[in-house]
Amino acid sequence: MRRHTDPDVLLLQGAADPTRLAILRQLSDVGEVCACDLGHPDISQPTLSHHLRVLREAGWITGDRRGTWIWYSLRPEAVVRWRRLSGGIGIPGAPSPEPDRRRLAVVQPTG
Amino acid sequence: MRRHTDPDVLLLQGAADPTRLAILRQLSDVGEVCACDLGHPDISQPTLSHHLRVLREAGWITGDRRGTWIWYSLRPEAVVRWRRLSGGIGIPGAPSPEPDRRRLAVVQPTG
DNA sequence: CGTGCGCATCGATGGTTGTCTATATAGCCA
DNA sequence: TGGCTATATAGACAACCATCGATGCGCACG
Repeated sequence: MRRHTDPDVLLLQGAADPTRLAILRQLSDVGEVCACDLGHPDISQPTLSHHLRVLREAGWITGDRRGTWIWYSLRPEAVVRWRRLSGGIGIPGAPSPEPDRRRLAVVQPTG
Repeated sequence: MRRHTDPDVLLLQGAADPTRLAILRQLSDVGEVCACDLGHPDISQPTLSHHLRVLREAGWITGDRRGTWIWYSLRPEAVVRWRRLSGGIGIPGAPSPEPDRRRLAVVQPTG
């Protein structure tokens, strides 16, 4: 169990850090963020670069170099996997909203 | 950043391990599982107990002792937090399917 | 060219984690 | 009480991780 090659576990480990979770949330909000805007007074530049590498190797993000700066964004493939993974954990009585090939019809409560 | 008191990060760290993710998935499927049924030939009993403790301290699960055995189940508060957390990460254009108070009916595809 | 800036990489380091064996605790049964 | 089973705890150890300072690399602008 030492070598974690499971993509789901990799994804979770990528998000399981306060700095990286903040980065993911910022990317979710803005869509595309320059690495220069991800800086934080509490962490050094190499540390930020390290976290970006972890997120990249976990499949979470991609970086797009434009001249001097690098713009990071979430990978749609990772988001799809994330939705499926997160939807697979929950209370059995309350089915998860998994977007599969079936269609979902919304029914108002009876009372 | 060394002490992670953020409940979201705690939740993610709890799930970010292959053994623990398997436990969470089993609890999601079955609803309530005896610790004796969570055993796996690859891991020793103390290791399993350790993972259960991590999940408990992360808020994921609770254990209910019934005589000799202890039955574990997911905590609804953790699931609520998990849904909110996982729904907060994604592509801005594609809103997350957050389950509300309405009920969901599954409809088979027409073709 | 060279200088400056943004970002990545290297190497080191202290804290954290997953795992084990050994032992303790808790409940059942005779 | 004593033995048996299920689970937790203690202690130890190797692997891993987050962090930093120093350094390298790529790109823009003189």
